Amino acid sequence: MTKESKIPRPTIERLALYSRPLEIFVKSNIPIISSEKLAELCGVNPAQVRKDLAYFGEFGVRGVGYEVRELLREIKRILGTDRRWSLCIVGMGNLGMSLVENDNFKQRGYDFVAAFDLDPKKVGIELPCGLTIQPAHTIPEQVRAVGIDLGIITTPSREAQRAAELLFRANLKGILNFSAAQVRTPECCIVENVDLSVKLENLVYHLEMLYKEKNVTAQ
Amino acid sequence: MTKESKIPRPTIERLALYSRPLEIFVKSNIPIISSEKLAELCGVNPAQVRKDLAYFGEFGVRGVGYEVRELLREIKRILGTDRRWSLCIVGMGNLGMSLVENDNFKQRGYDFVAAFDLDPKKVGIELPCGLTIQPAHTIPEQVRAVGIDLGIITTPSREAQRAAELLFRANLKGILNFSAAQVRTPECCIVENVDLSVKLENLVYHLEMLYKEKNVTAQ
DNA sequence: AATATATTGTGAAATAATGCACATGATTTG
DNA sequence: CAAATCATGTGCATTATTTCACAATATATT
Repeated sequence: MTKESKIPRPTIERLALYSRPLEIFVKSNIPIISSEKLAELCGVNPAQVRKDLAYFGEFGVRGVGYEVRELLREIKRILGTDRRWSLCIVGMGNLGMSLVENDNFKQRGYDFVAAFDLDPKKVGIELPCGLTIQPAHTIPEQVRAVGIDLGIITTPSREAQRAAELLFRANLKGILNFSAAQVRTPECCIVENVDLSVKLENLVYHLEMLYKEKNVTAQ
Repeated sequence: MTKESKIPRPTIERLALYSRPLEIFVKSNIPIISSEKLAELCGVNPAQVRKDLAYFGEFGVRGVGYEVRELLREIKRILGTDRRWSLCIVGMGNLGMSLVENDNFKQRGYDFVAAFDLDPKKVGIELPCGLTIQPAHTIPEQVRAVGIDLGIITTPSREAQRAAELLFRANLKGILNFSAAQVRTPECCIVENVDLSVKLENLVYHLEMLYKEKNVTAQ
C-alpha cells in the first residue's frame, strides 16, 4: 500500500483545479503565487491549498510562496499529466463528435486516436479531425494496434454497458463515461462518470432552495 | 433557515443518480424496489440510500421497499425537476452545438430556448434545432422576452467571465459552466462547474496509482 | 542587527459524511 | 395466529475532510 493511497479524493480534484490559474500565471511570467491568491482564484480555503500540496511534498517557501513554474510542473507530475495520453471514443453522436473536435483536450495532452460506433451506418464516416469511424467490435485489435490508454463512452445509455465491455475486454483500465447509465466493470477498471443532466439537476435543486429562502425572508 | 439547508451536498447528487434506474423501472412496470437493489444499481451502500431519502420524508414501507413510481415522483419534486426549465447557452463552438442538439436534455425537462455567441461571425447561423444564434449582448432582453431560467457557458475560458456577467446581469441565478475558468459572480448566483479535462486528469491520476500498485506488487 | 511582516507546513479541533446494527413494522408461511 | 422473514428508518460509532491557529522560516524595514 503506497503512502499516497490515503490522499483524499477531493484533493486530487482540486489539484487539477489549481493548475488552471497556474497555467495562466506561467504565460504571464508571474514567478510567485501565495496559497491565499491561488485559493481565491479557485474559490477554496488557503489552508486547503497548502494541505493539498503538502500531501505530496514541500513545494513552497515559508514567508514567500510557491514558485509558479515549479508548482505547475509538480502538479502535472502528480496527476500524471506530464505525458500525453491516447484516447478512443465510443459513440459518435453529437456529443462524441464535439469532444473529438475539441482541441482543449489536445492542448492538455490528450490525443484522440480512434473513434468507434456500434451503429454500422456510422462506420466509415470520416471526421474533420482526420479519424474515420470504426466498428465497435474492432476495439480490441485497434487498442493493440495503435496503443490506447483511455476510453470515452458517449453512447446512449442503453448501449453504455456494451461499450464498456468492449473497452475493458480490450484491456483498457480507464473509462470516462458520459452516459446516464452506471456501467459494471471488473474492479481493476477505473470508471469516471460525467452525467451532464445530474449537473443540471443539482443546479436546479440549489436554485429552488435559493428561491424558497428568499420567499421565507421576504415574508 | 430551512431544515433542508443542512442536507449533505453528496446526497443531492445521489438523488439525481437514483432517478436513473427508477425511470427504467417505471418503464418496465416494476412496482417496488428495495434500497439494496437501488444501491447496487447505483454503486452505493444501501444504508446510504435509505438515509438520503429519509432526509426528505418516509417514502418506503418497512418490510416491503419503495414504490417505484412514487419514489421517482418524490425525487423529482425534491430536485425541482417536476417542471420544465428553460435554458440558454453562450458559446456556440463544437460543445455548445452538441449540447443544444442533444435530446437527453429535452427528455429530462430542459428546453434550450436561446443560443448566443460573442463572436459576430457566428451570429445569424440557424441551428438544426431551429434556434438562430443571437449576439451575446442581447442576453438581457432575450431573457426578459422569452423567459429563461438557467444559463450554460460553453465559451473558451478567456470569454467565460464575460459570458457569466452577461448572464447574471440579465438576472439569471443559475449557471452551468463548461469552461476551465472559475467565474466570479455575486453570491446570489449559483454556478456549477463542469471542467471535462479535470475529469480526465482525475482518471489519469487514479490510473497511474493503479499501475504503481501493480508494479510494487509484481516486484 | 533587531523588529516587523509575510507566508508556509502542520497538529489538533471542528465539521461532515458514511456505514453498522438494530428496533420497528409489514408480509408470508406453516 | 404465531413464527419467520423481509426491509425500512435511524441512533451512534467510525471515518473522512476541512479549517483553525500557530510555530517555523524568509524577506523587508528601520
